[in-house]
Amino acid sequence: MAGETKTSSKRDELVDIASALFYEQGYGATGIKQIIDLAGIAKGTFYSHFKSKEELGLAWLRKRHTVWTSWLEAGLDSNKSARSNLISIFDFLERWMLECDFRGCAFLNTLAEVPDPESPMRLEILNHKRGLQERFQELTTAHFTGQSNAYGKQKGTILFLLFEGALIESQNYRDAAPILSAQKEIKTFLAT
Amino acid sequence: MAGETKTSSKRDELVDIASALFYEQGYGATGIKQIIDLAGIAKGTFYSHFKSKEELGLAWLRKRHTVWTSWLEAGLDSNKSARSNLISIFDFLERWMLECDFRGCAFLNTLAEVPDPESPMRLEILNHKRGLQERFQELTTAHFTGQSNAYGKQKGTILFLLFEGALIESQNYRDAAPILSAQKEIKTFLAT
Amino acid sequence: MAGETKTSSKRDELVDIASALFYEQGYGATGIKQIIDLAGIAKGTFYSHFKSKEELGLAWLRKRHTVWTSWLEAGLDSNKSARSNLISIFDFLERWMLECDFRGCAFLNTLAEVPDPESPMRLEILNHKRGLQERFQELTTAHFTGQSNAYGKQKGTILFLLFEGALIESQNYRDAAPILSAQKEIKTFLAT
Amino acid sequence: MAGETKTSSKRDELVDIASALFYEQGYGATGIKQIIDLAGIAKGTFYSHFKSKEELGLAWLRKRHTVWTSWLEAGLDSNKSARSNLISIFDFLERWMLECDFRGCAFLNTLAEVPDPESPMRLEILNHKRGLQERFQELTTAHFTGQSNAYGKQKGTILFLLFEGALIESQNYRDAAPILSAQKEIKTFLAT
DNA sequence: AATGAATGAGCCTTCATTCAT
DNA sequence: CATGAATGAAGGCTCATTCAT
Repeated sequence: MAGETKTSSKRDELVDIASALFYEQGYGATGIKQIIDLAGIAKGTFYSHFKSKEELGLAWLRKRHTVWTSWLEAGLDSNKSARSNLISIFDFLERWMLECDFRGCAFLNTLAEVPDPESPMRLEILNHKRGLQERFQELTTAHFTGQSNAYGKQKGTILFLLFEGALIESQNYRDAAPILSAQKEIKTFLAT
Repeated sequence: MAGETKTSSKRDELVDIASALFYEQGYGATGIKQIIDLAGIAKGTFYSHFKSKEELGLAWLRKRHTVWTSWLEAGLDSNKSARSNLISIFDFLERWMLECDFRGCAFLNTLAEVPDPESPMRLEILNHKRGLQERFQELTTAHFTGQSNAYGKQKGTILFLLFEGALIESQNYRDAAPILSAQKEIKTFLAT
Repeated sequence: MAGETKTSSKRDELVDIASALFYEQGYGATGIKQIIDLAGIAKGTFYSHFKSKEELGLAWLRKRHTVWTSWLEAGLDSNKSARSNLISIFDFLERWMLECDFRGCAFLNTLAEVPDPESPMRLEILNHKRGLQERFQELTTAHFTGQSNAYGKQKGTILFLLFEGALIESQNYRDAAPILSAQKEIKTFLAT
Repeated sequence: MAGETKTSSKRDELVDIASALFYEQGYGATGIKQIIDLAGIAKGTFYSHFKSKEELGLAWLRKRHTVWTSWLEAGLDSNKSARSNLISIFDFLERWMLECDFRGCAFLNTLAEVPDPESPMRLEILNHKRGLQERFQELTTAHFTGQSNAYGKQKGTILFLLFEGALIESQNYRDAAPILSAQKEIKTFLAT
């Protein structure tokens, strides 16, 4: 039918299957064979949907960005204060880390696996984290209304870095403690 | 004869060669063949020194822990204030990231590549980061002398997480900005 | 085109090549490389046909079972007496051992190489020998018509064990003498 | 000291260690490394005792021959009748197979692994089995006193082959049934 | 005697990708 | 659009043996 924009659901299915494997085992440690076996398709079929493993990796990261961001936003409430929302982000982080069994951030994990900073996957990671940092800055800027824009952005960066640190260390320690420490700190940091 | 210190046994040489490759390309992406070709030895020779690739990986992380920690300590001065030393740590971080061309932390990169949290390499990572966190806590406890021990430890954790966040995001952005932002923050955070 | 029966797929060809090597050199002593070199294919191609060496080993034993059993049956004649057929089996054994240059029984040889009794290859060996034992029992039961079923089966087992003993000792001695001794014995054993 | 014939006990120890491994895993499947690790010696030390793996294999088979034969003889009683002793051999066989967990005959297993019939190990196997066959013949000749020498030898060969068949099939089936069937048969075979 | 580093061919298996059908 | 055979380099690792110390 004309205007059929919806790509083949097989492609989507492949992204979903790969997503789970890439996340759990790592991008490099996951082979194409494992993916196609789980999908029940042939090698050639896979390569008719993706011209390379990297393209699948990109599709994974892009979808992940969308999904993860919507998870994050679902935990926020525009009717509440910026402070409250900033604190909620760490609630979300805690919930998520428990759910994902402390496998951490797909983007940060992939950052470690892809040394070439110019590679498309690295750009996707960059884009994702930039978006997150900006989201923090929006909220801190809204919180520190009396201050300059630069001030708000600096605070947003700090909360972003604290978030990133808590994220990776909870993965390392397999414990929510770093998240809780960070959250506790920002409660006083964002003085009422 | 004279001056022949013969410091580095073949084993040490292998660890050094592997260290560079593991760090630059990643642990998983580096094959034994590449290492032995660079070392100019046979496969079997390698396996007479290490019983597995993992053992080499462990030797790498252990040496890295020692070396990196001494780098860090070299930037500190016990005659100076805890505040000054805490700030210096971010100077060190900046210098190091520039030197290493923003390849980031070997331990954090390897954390991403090794999903099994019980594996020996993960324990090595855990040990390394725990040591770093405790070092931060020593300094913050010394700084916040008037406060409770728990207070000092909480602050140490926060600086540690900020450090980790700045570390990984400077790797991601290939830019020292996150480090400088974090450092700037702690200067006011550790009010004089 | 015409007459191009294309009976043997590549998989079958691989089984045939491997069969000769496994039989002549032993299963363990035969490497995949030798097989693919003879077949003129790449390593990966082999593993698209068989998921492991063991699977090839199983295909070998299964085909061998079919082929060998039909060899055996070709030497029998249902129009003749059971006694005559039982004697003929040892004629067949003699002919076969001469032809195969006294390399013996593929199943017995593989039994020695596979210590794990639960392994698929061991089960294949078990199945083959059980079939042979039952065949002996069919014939002895037919021969000893006046006797009980248990009697016939016992005699079948004895002839089977004699067959096995003659088989392996002719391999050991590289001489048909054990076969001839066994055959001579059963001629009187199966009194006319 | 003069006349010091006793070879180094280390050599004997190596033979003992290797014996267990060769028997349980097979000659080919057992590596030198496994042996020296268990013995706690270095590669070079091993090769100062044996110039090759094959020489160790020979030492194993030779010792095995001596030990096994004395086991067999221990079950016999020269004061008893030949018939009784022949029956006892199958008692011994049953006991032994149960003890060795049905790993079968070291010689027959090795026969399967060594294709070259001229090799020293094959000659050792040949020698062992020839000795066993002759022992059977001694006993049958003694039993069938009224018959010709050739008659007794033929019967001995038959019992030997039955023994061999029972031996290998009890290994295959992991069951003493073939041994018991054979024994039952010879009881009537050697009419009182 | 004893050591263990060194060899290099070999082990089985998987890799991402291509292409004729 | 789907198939799966084909590639060949690479994966980690073991083999029996030698030899300088």
